[in-house]
Amino acid sequence: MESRIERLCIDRGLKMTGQRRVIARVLSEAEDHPDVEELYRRATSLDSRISVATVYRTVRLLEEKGILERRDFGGGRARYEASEHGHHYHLIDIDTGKVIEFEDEEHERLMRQIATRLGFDLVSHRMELFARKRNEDAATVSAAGIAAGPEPEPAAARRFPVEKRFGGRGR
Amino acid sequence: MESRIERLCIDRGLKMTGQRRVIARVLSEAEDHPDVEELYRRATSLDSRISVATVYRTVRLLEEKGILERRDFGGGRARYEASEHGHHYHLIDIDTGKVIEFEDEEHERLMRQIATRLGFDLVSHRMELFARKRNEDAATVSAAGIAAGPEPEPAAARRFPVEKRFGGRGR
DNA sequence: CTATCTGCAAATGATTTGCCCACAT
DNA sequence: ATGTGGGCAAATCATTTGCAGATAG
Repeated sequence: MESRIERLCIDRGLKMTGQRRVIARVLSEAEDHPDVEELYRRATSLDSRISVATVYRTVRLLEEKGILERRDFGGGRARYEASEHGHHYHLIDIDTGKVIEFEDEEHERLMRQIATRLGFDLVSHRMELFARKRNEDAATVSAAGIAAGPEPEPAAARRFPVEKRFGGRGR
Repeated sequence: MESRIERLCIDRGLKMTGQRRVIARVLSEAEDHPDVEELYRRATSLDSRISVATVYRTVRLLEEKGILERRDFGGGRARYEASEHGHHYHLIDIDTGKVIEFEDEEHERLMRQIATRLGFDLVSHRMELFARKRNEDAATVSAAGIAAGPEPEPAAARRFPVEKRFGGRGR
């Protein structure tokens, strides 16, 4: 009943309102990297008395509290994931928008070493790989975006192949 | 008289207008990673008959042509740099917004290897280090943002220490 | 009870675009 | 000449915020 993230919120002394509880639950159950729009969709499907503004406010609050981590996978909107999924990196399939996580022990050490060499203390770092599934069958050239497998990633994915380009802030 | 980037534009058959020539020159002479606002400032100081819209259009065009590369250093606006500065990475001083470039031969190979292991072909990748200058004297705790050294990076830098937070698209 | 939250709508800021005129080729 | 580029202002989009009412502790 009490989601993992709700627990974290309570521990940090956050006032738990109905909408926060729902959002916390949605975040706790998320296995992907939803953007605000998607979080809003999932949250309202559980309790319609939630507005996007609240999702934005909550997501920001949780990020400041270190419970959530904001990601930028190039789709134009921020994506979120619970902090305690451990340190890992992301590889984004540029044809489907699907995100794959992977670890690499060597990296953090290497980056820290580089920062040190430059006279700095590493505070945080970011690394994303944009790649395309290796030619498996043969027919996948322009058909890729159409028949891609399951789509764990929400809306944003659909805009990936086409590389949306208009209004608002781009890319 | 003919800037390095103007040359590239001509080679790719782009129609060279007065404003493009100026923007190309500004880009060719840039030693930092200016955002559109800064490019606009520099361009208009050479020829006032240029609008921001044109800078945006040009910068996007050059990016599509592979002449420019767009960067995101977390300031909320895109930063640009000529492609042919060779492959390198960036370390952003989170107190001053200053950007330091560094190389790391090992990285690309390592990333490509990871992508391959996951069944993908690496198309592009991104990596940024956010760090803080290692404690030199002692007095640098909250005074940092005030007395930072030279500021090769434009406007955006000033908003870094405070971690701007309002309106528009944030962070 | 009171500080904090929420919904709603309006505001923001970066970036794009429609329209019509100017210009490079 | 003619398709392409530019200025200006309006449009977009993700995100934030002011305000008045709701609510947790």
